[in-house]
Amino acid sequence: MNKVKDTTTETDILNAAKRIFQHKGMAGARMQEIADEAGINKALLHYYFRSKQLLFEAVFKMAFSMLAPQLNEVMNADSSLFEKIRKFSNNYISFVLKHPYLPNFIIQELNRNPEFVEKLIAEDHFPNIEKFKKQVNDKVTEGTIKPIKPEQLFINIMALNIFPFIGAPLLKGFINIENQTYNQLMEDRKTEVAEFIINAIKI
Amino acid sequence: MNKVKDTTTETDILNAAKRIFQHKGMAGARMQEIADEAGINKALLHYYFRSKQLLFEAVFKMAFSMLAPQLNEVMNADSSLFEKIRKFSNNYISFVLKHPYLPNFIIQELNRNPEFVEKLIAEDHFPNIEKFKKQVNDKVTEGTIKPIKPEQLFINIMALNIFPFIGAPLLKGFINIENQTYNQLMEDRKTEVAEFIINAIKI
DNA sequence: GTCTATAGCCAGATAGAC
DNA sequence: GTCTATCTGGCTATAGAC
Repeated sequence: MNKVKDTTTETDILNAAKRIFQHKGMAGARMQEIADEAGINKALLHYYFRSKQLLFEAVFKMAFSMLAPQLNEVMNADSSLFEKIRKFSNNYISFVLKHPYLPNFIIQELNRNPEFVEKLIAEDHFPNIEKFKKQVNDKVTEGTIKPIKPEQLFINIMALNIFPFIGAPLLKGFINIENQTYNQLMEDRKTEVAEFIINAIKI
Repeated sequence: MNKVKDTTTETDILNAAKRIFQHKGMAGARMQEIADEAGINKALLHYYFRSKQLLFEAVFKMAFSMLAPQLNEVMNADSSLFEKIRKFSNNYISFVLKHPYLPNFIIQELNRNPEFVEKLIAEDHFPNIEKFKKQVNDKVTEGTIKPIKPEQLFINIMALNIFPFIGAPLLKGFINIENQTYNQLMEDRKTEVAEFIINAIKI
């Protein structure tokens, strides 16, 4: 019972900042807007986080730490290669349907500040895909799947799962459909993406 | 011989603005930086384009018009479905290897200003994928490829070709490789992406 | 911890000379 | 068309009262 209030304002700020930063990016976001969203004033933002830069970094780390462990868990599980692909696609798409702006935010800010990647790699739970790579190489050697570099397969899995959300506005334009129909396509992808990948590599 | 000089300054500005906007985005770019890059001063930027917003829109349209026609040509060609997939992947990746920041720029700004999509659709050479959709549906009906919605196949093609460039910083971190090695992977994808897709759908 | 008020800077835009 | 100088507004950050 010793932390009923405590850091509730800090949490409010972080959540508000997350919403604003995800929509506008670091450069486009305004401290005033974040303050309004959090129901406080600008001065308090600086009281808690000192500067826009530091607030941004806190938000970015929080966002990244929501996504990275999932990847890590699935990739390092003991399950078979096909199960991993199925599980990752299903988990990831389900998660992103609830947080549609997260992937774009992360990718975007990593493109603007490539040095962030170094910092992330140094962190504890940064995803490691060695186990996955070994599994793919083993199956190729066995002749159980078609020859493919593990790196390429990994890129393909990420691309098929992540891009439909990042590229949503463009894709909706090309396909010429509304939000609801598009969401249904994403819903379907929870299972279809994995089957597409598995069809591509199975003998 | 009647336009030796003419609009050369305008072109210089557009090219400079393209470089800066692509790296920093609309919100992060500075008119001063664009002026420096173009070798002129701020006032001249406003003389030619009136405002940052108008300059940005000019750059955006230019960027989009470099990519869209390619998509259109390939998708509406008379070639077979598999040929289309091969040709698009090869063309697109070759092109983007020369302009690595273009896709990210477009996707990013469309996410920030979704209303841009409406404007683009109204333009002359906005890509149309009806022919592609019909081709896919026909082949599914014939039983020549596995059942798949044309929209899903289209999304997959786009994802596998575009995402590796947009997500490059993140992917490099995950895979733990340097730029040169990554570029080699992209080089290989010129042919491998299409084969991956074709393997996924062929009977 | 939370607020109001304001300092101080920087960026977009314009005026006006050449 | 191109420049220098300047206006004006908006934004981050801080001072200081409560």
